[in-house]
Amino acid sequence: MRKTARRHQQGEESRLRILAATLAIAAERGYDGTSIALVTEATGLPASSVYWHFRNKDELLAETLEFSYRRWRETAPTWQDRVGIADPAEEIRDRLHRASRAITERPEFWRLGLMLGLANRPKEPAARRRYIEVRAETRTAIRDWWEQVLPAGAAGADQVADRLSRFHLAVMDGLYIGVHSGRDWDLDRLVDLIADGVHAQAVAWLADAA
Amino acid sequence: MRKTARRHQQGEESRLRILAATLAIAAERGYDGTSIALVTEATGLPASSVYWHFRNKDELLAETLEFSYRRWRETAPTWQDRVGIADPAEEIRDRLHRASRAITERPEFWRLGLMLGLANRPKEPAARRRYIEVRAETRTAIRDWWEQVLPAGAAGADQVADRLSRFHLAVMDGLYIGVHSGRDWDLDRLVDLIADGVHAQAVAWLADAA
DNA sequence: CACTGACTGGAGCGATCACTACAGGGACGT
DNA sequence: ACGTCCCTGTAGTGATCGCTCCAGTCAGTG
Repeated sequence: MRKTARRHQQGEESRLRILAATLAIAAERGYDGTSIALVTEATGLPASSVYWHFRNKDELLAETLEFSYRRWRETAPTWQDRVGIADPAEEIRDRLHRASRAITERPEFWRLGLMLGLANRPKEPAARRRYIEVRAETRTAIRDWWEQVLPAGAAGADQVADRLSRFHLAVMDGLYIGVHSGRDWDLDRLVDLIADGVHAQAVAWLADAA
Repeated sequence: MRKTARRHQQGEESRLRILAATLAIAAERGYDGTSIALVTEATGLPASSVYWHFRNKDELLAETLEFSYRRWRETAPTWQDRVGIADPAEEIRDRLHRASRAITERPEFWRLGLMLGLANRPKEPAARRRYIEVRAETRTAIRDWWEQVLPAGAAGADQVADRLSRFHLAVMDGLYIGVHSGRDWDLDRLVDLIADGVHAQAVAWLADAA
């Protein structure tokens, strides 16, 4: 395994190995807990290779975040295409079930994101900035989806959709931490409950806006 | 300000200064982001003083967590004494409102706790272990409270109370992250909604157990 | 077969990390 | 007056941090 199978011109593979290893480490230990030494140890590649592929640690972690985000999106629902469900309550339930599945099946992105988002040093790392961007991007997608789900032409629908998207994200945060802090969760029923709660909130806010 | 007002025999005050400074730093930057140098800079005390009061960094952060927990409990509801509210739904709402107030008024404990809980290195720091204990302690208190709120003698009430306490905690986690990632929150109404959701879940689980 | 350009290997840089040794300094009891 | 004990100040320790330098290796190109 040492230096036998490693041939030349396989930079792309090395790059991926580095990203995957960094993701595994950073999703466990956070930004500061991730050291280049740990990455080189996990990949077998020397530090110089890491720095050939990435400018510095900050960029490595920013790209690692993007990498995990891309992988997460493969599992997560794309908010663009709606399933043809007539009943809004049902559609919301479907969405949240898919989201909860993505969180449980590919937890690294959400986990890393939470840690990057929580830690707040004075000079902000690019990785955290990138996460905030990605999160905002996701929220926009969720908001657009909500605007489609809400009855067309309702008064103040855009503002309601905005609030709902925020709430929606917070629910997923709570869901992640809850699910990953104990087994006994009955996740599907919980998601049903939450979905109905979100739906109720949507109705209430819409009534408010009118 | 330098060495003028600092008299002798004021070890206890120094200790508190160190704890407060460490809390402020650690709640912003997490375990690894907190360095002794930052603490000495913030307090004006040398490193040797820090190490006179605390055995090492790990113990410093463990005690800082306890310190913040104690301060948090001053604001948070004590789960022991119930207000004399007859309607369970109303009582749950009251509880969650108090909890959300504690989270918004003294966010350091919850914030630090989330970071300690998320970061997961192989050799576990005492601070994280201490947090897990404190969290378990809180959950036990919440569970006991639920057992009082649930109709006495209901079948499987203890198991339902256990699940509800877990859910309850997850809600508070999501609430924290949600509240601290944006302004436009209409917190009180949100808490009402969530409380009703929790209540609905309690009823459903109780029906299940029967 | 020489050359190029993409990568690797190893050695080592200064800075910062957690932590320590030790010499005081000042409020006390005696 | 003197010693004791609590705490501070200075000046370090070795280890690890992120990062760099640069020679060496090997596939592809002409």
